[in-house]
Order: sequence, then C-alpha cells, then structure tokens
Amino acid sequence: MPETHTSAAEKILAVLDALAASAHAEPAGLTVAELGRAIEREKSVVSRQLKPLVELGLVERDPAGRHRLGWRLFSVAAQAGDQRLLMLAPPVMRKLARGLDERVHLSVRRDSSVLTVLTEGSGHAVQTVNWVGRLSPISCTSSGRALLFDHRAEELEGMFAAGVEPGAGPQAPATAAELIERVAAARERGYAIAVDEFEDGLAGVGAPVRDANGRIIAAINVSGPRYRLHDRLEDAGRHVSQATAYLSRAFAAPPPASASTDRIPVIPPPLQPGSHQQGHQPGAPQPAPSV
Amino acid sequence: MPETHTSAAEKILAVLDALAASAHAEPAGLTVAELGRAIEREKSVVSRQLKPLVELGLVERDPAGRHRLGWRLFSVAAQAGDQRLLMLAPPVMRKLARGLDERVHLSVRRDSSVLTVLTEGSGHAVQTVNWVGRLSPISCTSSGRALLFDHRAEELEGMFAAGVEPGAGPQAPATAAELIERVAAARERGYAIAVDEFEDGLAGVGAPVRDANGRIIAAINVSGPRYRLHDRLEDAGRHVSQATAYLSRAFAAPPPASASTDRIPVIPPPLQPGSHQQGHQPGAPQPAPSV
DNA sequence: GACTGACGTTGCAAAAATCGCAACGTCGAA
DNA sequence: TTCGACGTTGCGATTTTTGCAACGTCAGTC
Repeated sequence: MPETHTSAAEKILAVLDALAASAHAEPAGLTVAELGRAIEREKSVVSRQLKPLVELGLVERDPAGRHRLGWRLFSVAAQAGDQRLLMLAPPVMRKLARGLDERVHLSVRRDSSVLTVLTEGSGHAVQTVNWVGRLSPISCTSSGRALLFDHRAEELEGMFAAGVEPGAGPQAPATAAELIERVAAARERGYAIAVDEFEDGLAGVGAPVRDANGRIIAAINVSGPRYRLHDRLEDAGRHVSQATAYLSRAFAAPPPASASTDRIPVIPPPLQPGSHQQGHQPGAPQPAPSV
Repeated sequence: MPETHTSAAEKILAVLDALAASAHAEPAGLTVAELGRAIEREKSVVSRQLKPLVELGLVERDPAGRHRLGWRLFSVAAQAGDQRLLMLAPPVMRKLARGLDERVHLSVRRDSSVLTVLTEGSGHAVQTVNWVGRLSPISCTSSGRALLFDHRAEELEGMFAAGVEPGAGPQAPATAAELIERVAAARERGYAIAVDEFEDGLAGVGAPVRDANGRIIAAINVSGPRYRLHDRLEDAGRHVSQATAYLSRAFAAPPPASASTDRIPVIPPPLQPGSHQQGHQPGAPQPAPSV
C-alpha cells in the first residue's frame, strides 16, 4: 500500500516554493487564501502553518496580509559556501527566457547525471516542463553536453562504457563515438545543441558556466518544442553563450573582499576563447559541485 | 500552563541553522551524531529528520556522511528579491570580526527598531551575545544611529516623541536633543559610537550600508565590552566604515545583468563623501527593507 | 443600510507524524 | 578480539497537524 509519508519538511518547502514563485509576480507575495490554492490545502491549514514561519522570520507578512520569503531564510543561506552563482543567475535567466520566450534551466553535474537547480518559464501554453530538482541524462541533453565540454575523448568513452542513461529520442547518441563527436562539435561551436535526443520533438541549446579557474561549474540551457526552436537554434545558442559568459565573469568577480584595502574589485574581462583551460586539468576528476 | 508548541518549522530551522553554522568549520558539515549534539536531540531523531531533508535537496550528505546545506535551499532563496547584500556581507563581516576580534552584526531597520540579521562572533570568552533575529532600540545603539544617519532633526524629534525604546545604560540619550546631536556627530565622523548606552559596559561602533541610490539599507557594527574597545574606537570605526563602503559599492554593482550586451559591469568607485544624498530625499519615509 | 461573498482565524475530534528508547549491524582503534 | 562510536530501524506513546464548521470582519452591491 502506498504509505504516503508526508514529512513536515515537504509541507514547509511547498509553502516556501510557492512564495518564491510569487516573488516576481504582480503584486508580489501571496495572501493566505492564494497560498492555499497554490499548494492545494485548506486555508485554515495554511493560516496555522504560516504562524510559526512568520514568527521564525522565514516568512514575512506585510500590512496588507501578503506573505513573502523572510530575512531568516537568507540569513541561513548566506552562511553557506559559494552559492553566489545561484544568486546571480536568476536575473540573467529571466532575461534569457523573456527574450527567447522558451524555458531556461540552470543545471549542475551530479555524478553521471544532470541536476536541474533553477528555472524560468516562458509564456507559451506548450513548453518544456519545470525540471527543477530532477535528474536528466548527461549524454543526450544540451545541458549535459555543455557540462561535458572539457572532457577528453577517453573519459567520454569510459563514461559511455560505464553506462550513462540513454535518451528516449530517436537522435540520442547510440555510440561513444557519436557522443564524442557531438561534444567536440559543441565545444567548437561554443554551445551544445540537442534535438530529438532526450525526447522526440524536444530541442535544446546549452552552454557552460565557468568559475575563475575555468572549471565548468554549471550549464544553462534553453529548451522547447522543436517546431518553435529549429529555425533559430543559432540565435538561441548565441544568446545562451552570452548569458553564460556574463555569468562566468560575474561569478569569478567578487573576491571575498578584503575590507581593509581600498582596492576596487572589478569583474574580469571575458575569457579568451581557448584560454579557459589554463591551469586546469580537463581530465581531473571533477567532484560534483555542491551548488 | 506554558503550552510548549514546538512547530515542525522550528525543528527544521534548528537543523538548517546548525548546518549553516558548520559551513565554515573544519571539517565542513556535520555528521548525524554531531548534529544531534548540536541541536540536543537523539541521533535517531536526527537521522529520521534528515532523510526527507536530503530527499528534498535542502540538505546534502557527502559520501563521508557529513551533511551540508543543499542546493534546494538556495534555489528557493535565489528566487526572492534583492538579497544580494546578505550574500555579499558574510565574508566582509568575517574579515572584520577576525581583524578586530569582536562580534560583528549586520542589521536592518524594522519600524522604530533594529533587526539583527547576520552575525560573526569573536574568539573571546566574554563577548557580545549573538543577537540575530532580535530587535534592539534604534536610538541608543551604534547600528541604530548608523541607520538614522540621513534623518533630519525634525524626524528624529518626532520619533523620540513617539517614544522610541530607551536604552538601559547610563549614557543612553535622554532627550531628543541628545539623540540629534549624537546622530549628527556620527554622520560627521562617518561612523556611530555608542558606549554604555544600550547596556552599561557595552561599547559599539557602526556604519551604514547604502544602495546604488545612496539610501541606507543596513548597518554593520562591531561591539564588545567597553574595557576592550574604548581604546580603539577610532580604529574600529575606520575598519567598519571601510567595510560598509566596500559593501555599498559591491551591492550597487551587479546590474541585474543584460545578458545580451557585452558591457562588462564594474563595481563603481567609492562614493564621494557627502555625495551619497544625490537624488535621495533624506526625509522621505523609508519603508523598512524587507531584507 | 442590509446583503453578499471572500477573507483570515479558531475549536474540536480524528488522523498522522514525531519522539524516546532499545536493539542491531558496521567500522576502526586499541 | 574487544570496545566504543556511528547510523539505522521497530515499537508504543506522545505530540502535532488536519479537515470541517463556525465566527467576526470587511468591501462591494443592490
């Protein structure tokens, strides 16, 4: 029997997620009733659930009765390591999603899969689903191949031999040679393209985000139905590359700050093409970024 | 009877807080047993509590069994408004706290009080307590007066008349005139000093952080026992001012990013003394930052 | 001005999740 | 091998959360 364990954490996260989603809406924030509809719970439940959250500062309620994420959430998040990328990415992704009007995802590598971490949707009725928190195969997605940019042929071969998850689309790479070739083409081009690979009819374009050392730490991709994207893959690729280049610079920029010097930190100039592998062993085993 | 309602949110936040605190420890992260000791719960409870948190991605567990804050927390936090300051501040505060070896707090205004949002402690056995999440009076603390830098005399007078919370120390301002004078002195000096105001024996030095428009959005202060600080108030003030000046620049810097231009955003040069009020009405009612 | 509908909150008994304790298997150090 | 600490799991007892219903409030409408 399906023991539907519903943990408290899950309930709370549902609330926080709904509030996060409402942060850019108009008007920002949710009332008790709205929140109840959003997470499909009784308003009485929401009302009671909100009380401790507000007391703890995880949620803020304005005089008009609208609820937003509270300062306490950030005071927790801020203490943790290098999560700057996740803070910098949303506005860039938003701009990209609006510009191309297709869903944008930010993903990181997780072992031999791709974990989607942030998203921004489009206005279409038909669009890629929100993939946040889910894993995708690394060999047949644009994000995946963007994350594989720096991998040598032998590594890709080994990975393929170890059995990466295959795609369900007709164009998914069937052999290690195909994967190697497509990764090489993507690196050459500056962005990865995957059409009818993960799923028939789905098209995507992705590019990698690099840290100050040139290591790939994440990928951003745009995806949507093939019939809308296939005529503008190049255009989308250019935009995605610009976005990731911007993020790579911005992420590398703020040195943890020496408060006592007057040096003004500056976001460094764009990486030279081909120069990003300096001081970086593409073959070195890359621990999955914990981001 | 004291109905000790212990909400799920509270339990979860305790876990996340402990993990946040461990983020900069050596080694980073906590095992189940360590976490149990930190939050004073049975390890069996912790073990079970952790399971859904890990599944949801709020917590990550590395192969060695150490737990850290997970990507999901940031993917929620990142969606919300302008929280960049809270992400930028911790390293600066850490540096400040280490350098002066006294506790550092970052606070924002909350109506007629000061809400402390982040902190970084010192190595001393005797030090200011961690004040995060608590309110302090605005008229008799260094953070409070830093937040009042831009207020005109009439406003301060009105505020005083409306009855701001008084300090418990012998030197707390007893009249509106005293408050006005001390705020003016602080603005002149560049940082606020409060000794024996909030509490007898407690000394603090604070300065304001400004956004791109010069509006005060937060304050950073250093505080500790008077006997350790009274000989170096000036030095501490200089350090705090430098830190807030840096943060003001850094906070103003990253324009939400136009991904499609090649303009490289640069952190702007330091504000000219006295120039920060351009285009800013000091008298305009300032909504409490929701940060 | 009464009426209507939506909002947010609260009592209450039922349902569900968590807790503390004890026990188990595992691992590394002595 | 023994020992201690770790992380996990079963179990009944305890605590918390849930759904429903009712209440007071408020704004807009007739």
